[in-house]
Amino acid sequence: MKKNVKISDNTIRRLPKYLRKLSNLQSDGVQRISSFELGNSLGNTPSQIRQDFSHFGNFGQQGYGYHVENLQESIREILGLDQQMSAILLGVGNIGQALMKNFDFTLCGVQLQAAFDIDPGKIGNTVNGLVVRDQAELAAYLKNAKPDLAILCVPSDVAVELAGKLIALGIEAIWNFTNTEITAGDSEVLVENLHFTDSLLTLRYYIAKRNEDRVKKEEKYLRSTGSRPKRPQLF
Amino acid sequence: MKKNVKISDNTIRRLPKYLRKLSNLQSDGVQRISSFELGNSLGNTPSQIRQDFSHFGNFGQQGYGYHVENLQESIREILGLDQQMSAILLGVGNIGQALMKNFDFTLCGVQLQAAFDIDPGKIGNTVNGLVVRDQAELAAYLKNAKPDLAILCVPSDVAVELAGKLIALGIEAIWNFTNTEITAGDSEVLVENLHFTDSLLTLRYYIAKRNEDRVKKEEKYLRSTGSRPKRPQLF
DNA sequence: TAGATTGTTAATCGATTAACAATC
DNA sequence: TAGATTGTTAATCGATTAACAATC
Repeated sequence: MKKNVKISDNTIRRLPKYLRKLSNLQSDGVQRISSFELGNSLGNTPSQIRQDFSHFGNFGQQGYGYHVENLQESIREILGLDQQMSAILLGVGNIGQALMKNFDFTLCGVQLQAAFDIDPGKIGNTVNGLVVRDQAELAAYLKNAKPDLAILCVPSDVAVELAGKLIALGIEAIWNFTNTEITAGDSEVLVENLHFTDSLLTLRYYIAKRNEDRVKKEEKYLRSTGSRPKRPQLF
Repeated sequence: MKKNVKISDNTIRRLPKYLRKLSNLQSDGVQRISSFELGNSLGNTPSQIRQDFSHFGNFGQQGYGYHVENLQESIREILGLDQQMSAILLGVGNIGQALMKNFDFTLCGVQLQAAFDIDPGKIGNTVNGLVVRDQAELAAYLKNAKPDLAILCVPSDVAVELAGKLIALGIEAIWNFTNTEITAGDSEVLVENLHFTDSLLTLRYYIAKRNEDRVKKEEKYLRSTGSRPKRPQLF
């Protein structure tokens, strides 16, 4: 185990992926796995996997590999999943409701404490067992409860303002679903942005690029043979 | 402009962020910006920004910087936003509905063509102007329409199976919202996974780590001075 | 014991940053 | 013209991969 070496964000972001895979393996009754097999099934090199783990401890055994259940438990510990965290949700629109109704907070060790909105038509409604509160009560609420994180699901145009208010009220971590970049400035507040748009635009780029490459390839073929290549007829 | 150099995924994933910022700048009436200013406001170095752009062309002007509107237009072109793409959505649950009702597909140059579900209670319903179709008609539908991408919003346990079916039916790009990893195998199919869980677990890790660091810091302080440090009273 | 596979150190590769000539 | 800032090349830094001794 390496000490005093900064662990890269890349490594941290691979941990949930490992955990997901290990959980599936365990469900399938697999008891042991080597870094070679794990890497193979996830598209990582065995070296990378062993490097990643080595930052946190010695979880494997020479000649054997890793015990799936134990390794899973270790990663859960690294991610802090042995501790429960609490959260509040701001903005009970579609995405907010989708999270409240569908997202498995328990799986992530998070307890959703409260949800807020400013729409009188929503305030007082119950969504998945949680009564929607008036956002005007936010400051009063935070005087008593100290949630570990705030989930931001409000419309983009009010996101920055509300984030600032939340930080001023003592919130120290924000999970941001709005299409607006939230930054912590020079504070210790942690922000995780989940930009749907960025994700889709990235995918679009690669689609457009693949299509271009195909056209180029076809043109090249056409120039050299004088006929178009046959395409498999899938549709 | 560099030619024949593979452009890294890191660079591609920064482009939407740049675009977002430029769009905001334009709204604010800003006409020109230097790589220095742009980097400053986004947390990137000027070098990185110039490097990123240099893969695609010469968008700036010495002594001036970048024309906000032109640069925005150039990035939109790089991302292929000048072409329209079409999509279908699978699974009209909460997250599916949230996307249909709230997500700005137009902004991303995507037209949502159709939505499918298997629930008879949902089939035939209209969501944001789109009639929910029976998933049983999927194959027939894809015989005529050839959407550029499929948006996967079905429950985790059927995600892999449906993804396989979509690929068999000729779908070549998948935007995956399920908590299950979708892989393209060795096909040319492009998959963009948007794992809410991974994002939250990453945030959780950093929260837990910060809390730990604070405890350590406080203990160190306690050992050296014999008294606890004063904490700002925010709540 | 022999084979397998770890954890770690060293080598390589790639991405970021720095520097600077070109030029608006 | 002088100052500013690009685009690009070179230097640095960090992350990934390879190699291998340790050991189960």
